[in-house]
Amino acid sequence: MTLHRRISRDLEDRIRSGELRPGQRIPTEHELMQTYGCARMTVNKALSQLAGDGLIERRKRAGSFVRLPRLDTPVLEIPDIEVEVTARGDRYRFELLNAQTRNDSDLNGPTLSLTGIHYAQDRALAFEERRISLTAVPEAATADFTVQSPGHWLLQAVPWTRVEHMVSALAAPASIAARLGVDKGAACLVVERRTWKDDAVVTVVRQAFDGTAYRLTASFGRN
Amino acid sequence: MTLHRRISRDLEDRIRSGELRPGQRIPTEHELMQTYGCARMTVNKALSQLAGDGLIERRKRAGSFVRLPRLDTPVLEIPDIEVEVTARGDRYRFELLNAQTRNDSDLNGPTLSLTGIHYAQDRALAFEERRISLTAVPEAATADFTVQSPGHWLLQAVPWTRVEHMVSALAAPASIAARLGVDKGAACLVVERRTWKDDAVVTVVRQAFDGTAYRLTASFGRN
DNA sequence: TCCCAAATTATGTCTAGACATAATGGATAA
DNA sequence: TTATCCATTATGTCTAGACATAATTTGGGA
Repeated sequence: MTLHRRISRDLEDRIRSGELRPGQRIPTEHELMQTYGCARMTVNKALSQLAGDGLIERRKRAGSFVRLPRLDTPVLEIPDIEVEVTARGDRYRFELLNAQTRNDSDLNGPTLSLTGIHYAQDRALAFEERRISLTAVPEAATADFTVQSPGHWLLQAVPWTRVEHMVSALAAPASIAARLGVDKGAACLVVERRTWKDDAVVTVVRQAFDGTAYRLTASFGRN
Repeated sequence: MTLHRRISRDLEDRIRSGELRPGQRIPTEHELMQTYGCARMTVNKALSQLAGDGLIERRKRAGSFVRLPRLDTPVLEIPDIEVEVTARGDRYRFELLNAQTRNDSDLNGPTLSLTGIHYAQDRALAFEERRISLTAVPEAATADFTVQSPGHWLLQAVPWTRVEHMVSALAAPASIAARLGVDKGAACLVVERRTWKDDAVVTVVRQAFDGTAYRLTASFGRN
């Protein structure tokens, strides 16, 4: 591994682990070149890399700062329903229907299995089935998901490294229609998402949205 | 504008304009440092930037080459239905239902308005309504969309710089249901996409997919 | 003729400087 | 007290070298 790569990896790890928190200042180029005993250009390359990836923000005279969890990047990266609902000024609530731990071959190991409903202004927005690997996130066993939604909690608690989405449309079966308070056969937008940290699956979630009330957006390219 | 930025912009323009074609070799660092009269590190920074953005590929001893249109990046960038269908070994066909030119305030200027159906193995997969700005893409007026789908043609013909997606679910109204050969009220996955080249909208498209036959995928993060 | 070794070439990384730029914060003047 | 100027500081860009690395080409020997 090259030196500038090692520097940026070290910093990325410290950011993802939470040691360096959003908004916090990271060491200056001069401090880092002393820490690693290298030239400034090498440190500069590492920091430019992190800035390009959106992990840090660089401000002249002020220093380099850990960026807030990217909200301006493609929404499809990880939609946080709680944040989205409250951002548009609506009242948010998550209702936990069921929680149990069991073994899951898919996440190979003990798994917390949850179902629940996301409400916006007391109207059901999405029905969620989620599995969380207790191997990858042991803290999940003691978290209280009646207070905050599992998705919101996970985003704050776990530094993920990879996400995979599948988006499809589904005619609501009776079980989901009842949960969402829509007619049986109504169009639902279904998002299935797997989230990894390094090589371990952290969580697998399937969310069915009321098709008339929700849509995903994503944009790519500069500007 | 800084020098390394200017170098990478110049090269990006030559790639997007088609002067430098995929697979073709671009000037070496030494040639570029002579062209721009600067140090190698400056050229190197520009080329590293382009490589990071996936526009070129760098091979030791061989040189730097224009990359093929990104197929390994998030699928959601721009799904080319024709490529997707043929990639899984199915027979693809596009049926042009209607084509007319008119003025469109949304794309401010003369616009080619198209509707058509994408078939996979002679089964309707998607109903498409598309508008193409003839200001941005005058060649579209003479293209033959009974031979290839407009989406496929545009991807090859126009160097886009920005895309915006909206994905939603819809219960098929009679007009769409008939086109797709599904029941009225069946769940459809609707993708609306706006594509820009610089500040000009190139095309706006709305595609309704048979929800049982299609889904979008996207992945983010390393590896 | 075929295979291996050496020379060549282009990129990859790094250094130790330089000057530029922007923002901050304190000192000075109105 | 308030406004303005200036020094400080951290990043931004650039240079002219250096050695490393990987892959191709070439030349020679079996």
